[in-house]
This record gives sequence, C-alpha cells and structure tokens, in this order.
Amino acid sequence: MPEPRYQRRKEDRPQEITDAAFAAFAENGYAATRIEEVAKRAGVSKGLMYLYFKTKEELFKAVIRNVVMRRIDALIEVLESTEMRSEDFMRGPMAEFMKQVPGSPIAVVIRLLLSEGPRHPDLVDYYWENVVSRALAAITGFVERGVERGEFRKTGVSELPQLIVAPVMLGMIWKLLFTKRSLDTDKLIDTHIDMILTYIKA
Amino acid sequence: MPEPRYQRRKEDRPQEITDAAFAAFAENGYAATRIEEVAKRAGVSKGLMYLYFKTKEELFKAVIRNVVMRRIDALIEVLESTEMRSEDFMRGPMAEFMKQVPGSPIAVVIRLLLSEGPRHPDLVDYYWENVVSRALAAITGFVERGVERGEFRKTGVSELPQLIVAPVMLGMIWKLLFTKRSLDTDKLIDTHIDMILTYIKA
DNA sequence: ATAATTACTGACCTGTCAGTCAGTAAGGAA
DNA sequence: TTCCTTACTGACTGACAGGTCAGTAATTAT
Repeated sequence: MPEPRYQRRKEDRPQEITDAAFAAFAENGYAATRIEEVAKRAGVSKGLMYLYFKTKEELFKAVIRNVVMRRIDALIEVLESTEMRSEDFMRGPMAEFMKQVPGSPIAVVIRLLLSEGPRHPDLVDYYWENVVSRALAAITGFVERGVERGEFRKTGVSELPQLIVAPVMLGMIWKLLFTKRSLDTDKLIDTHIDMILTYIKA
Repeated sequence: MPEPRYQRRKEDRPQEITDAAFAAFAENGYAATRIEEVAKRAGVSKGLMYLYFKTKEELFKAVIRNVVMRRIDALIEVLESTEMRSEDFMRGPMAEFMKQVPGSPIAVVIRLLLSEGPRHPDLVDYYWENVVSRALAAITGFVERGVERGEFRKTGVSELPQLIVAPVMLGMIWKLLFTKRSLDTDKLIDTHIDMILTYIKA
C-alpha cells in the first residue's frame, strides 16, 4: 500500500503558507519571491496557494497582518500596567525589549513596508493604526505618568515619544543593511536610555 | 524642412537617463520600474538605454553612485573644519542639515538600498565606504575635538556617533511610510540635540 | 555634394511568473 | 465496499518586461 501523496489539512494550511511566505519574503523581498517558491517551502502545490489566497498581493497582506497581530498587545499591556519605578523600568525591561527589536520579525515587516508600502496604502494604514499609533500612545502615557509621579520633569519628550524609539530604528536599518559591520546594539540602547534619563529626570 | 526627429547628445545622455531613473525609482521602487518608463521620462527610446547601460542593474548602480557622490564631501568638509564652538555648531548648521535629510534624495537611496540591498552587496559596500563610515568618522572626530577643547566630557557618544544620527533615521522612515501623518521633524531634531548637549556638556 | 560614421529608433524575441483549470485521490458517508 | 465531496496537484496560458538588432537619420569628414 503506497503512502498517500498528500494529506488534507484545511485547518493548518493558511498558517503554514503564511509562515513560509514570511520566510521567503524576509530573504528575497516581495517582488523577487515567486509563488511557487513559497508553495515549495510550505510543502504544497502552486495551485493550492490560490485556493487559500486569491492573489499574491492578498497573501502579502495576510503575512503582514499575521506578524503584526502576534506581538503588539502584550507589549502595550506591560507598558501601561507596570508597577516599577519609571527609571528602573526603562533601564530594565524596556531596554531589553528595545535591544531585541532589530533582530525580530518587526524589522522584516518594516523593510517590506518600505519597499512595497507605496503600492499598498491600506496596509500602511493598517500598520499605523494597529502598531505605530498605539505604541507611541503607550509610550507617551508612560512618560506622562512619570511626570505625574514626580519622577520626571516636563520636557518635549512627552509630545515626541519618537525620540525614545529612534535608536531602535537606526539599529534596525543597520542590521538590515550592514550585517557585516558590527554595531553594539546593547551599548547603543543603554547609552541612549542613560541620556534620556539624564535629560528628563526631575 | 521637417524638424529633426532627435538630436545626438552623447555627452548629456548618461546624466539625463540617470536623473530620469532616479525619479522613477523614487516613485515606484526598483523592481516596479520598467526600463521603458525611464526611457520615456528621459525622452529617449528604449534601445538607447542599453547603449549607455548594459543592464537594468547597472543603471541602478549608476543612479545610486551618482546621487551619493554629489553630496558627501561638502558635508564632511564642514564638520572637520568649522571654527564655531561645538555647541553652537550643533544647534545651528548641524541641526539644519539633519532637518533636511529626511526629505532629501539620501532618504530615497536608503529606501532603495533597503529593498534591493540584499541582491547588490557590492553596492551596499560602496555606500558603506563612501558615505556611512566616512560620515560616522567625521562625527566621531567632531565629538572628540569637543572633548579635547574641554567643551564636552568623555561619554559613550564618542564611540557611538550613531546616537547623534538616530532621529534622522527615524524621520526618514517616518516620511517614507507615513507622509500622511505629520511629524514635527524640526522639533524632533532640536529636542534631540538639546538632550545630547545636556548629556555631554562638560 | 557625397560618402562614412554612429547615435538613435522601435519592432521583435524570449524567459519568467502570476494566475487557471481539468483531473486526481484523500477521507468521510451511506 | 462504493459513492460523493472537495482538498489538492501540476501542466498550461497569457501577459509583461528585460534585452536584442536590423535599419534609419543626424552629424562629420572628404
């Protein structure tokens, strides 16, 4: 009795395809990735791809949404509910998180959005609403709470949470472009946070 | 006597084509830009494109090199030779320059490198050697000179000039992705420089 | 004027890849 | 065991875009 040539796994396919596509896009970018390549990685025929995703573009959007969804809520939750002193929180968990971002899937998403964004404005909006604006709002809230508690003084940082995040962006770009040339991300973040604290501490 | 259908302008063509290509790449990215589209913008036939640039890839490289070459030297020159007090220089000319970068062709180049870089490592190397490493070295030199003069104290910033540049990167990405949502770049840079100075002033 | 040179044109060729669809077989139902 | 539904396959198509090249006309030399 010969082995079955394939199994029917309607439930798991979307996730599997989406994961395979993410890996492929991460390596080669959207335009240069062939649907057949994704199919191969997912262990599936090309035709099946089109049963789950009508077009390559739809697959792309699903990939982005999928990656985005998985990791924002927890982060924001922590930012809003921590009981630590603000300075300790920034030097500890916040620094830790920031150090990890450049090597995480978020960096890949940013890269994909940068190259393909102009032709997918709705996707950029989606990303803005579900990630960027929420994250920035949470950071602003965190800083203002520090002010209310008397830990921080009032500075321009409250209205420009981007300042806190800036070196993470730099670290991301660095890693994406110049993997060859090393950058001490940890020291970058630590020094930056030290600098911010010096600036805003009451 | 009918007008000539075209003029022969061997000298000017490369620059014209290169400029047209830059504009097209800036709008649509490398992969999505057709050679014929560039030809049209340059007022030239498709065939001619291939007399000046053997392949699309070669055209791409020429575009990048062209944009890069035009603007680095002056910048570095200024950084090394200014006679101003370090703080005044940072709050004045340096801030001014940083505010302009996100809207400049440099931002476009970064975007192109981010999407196409993985498949053009030699180009990334070129960019690294001619722009990034030189610019960072110049900034490091500037900071260290401030230290020698007794204007700055010794801090981690000397070894991490990236810290100074970080919000520029953020501003770039912001502008590329979220043009719709405004960001007060000027205030971002000013506040950031204020913060750095507070941190490193002797 | 005439010939020689070459910058330039645009129709064509060709490989690639997103998307299709007729057919196959897995797995459940009767 | 047989039938039925449908998840799945993979050969095929059509369009698009990079690259070619035989021919044309602008310019230069004679």
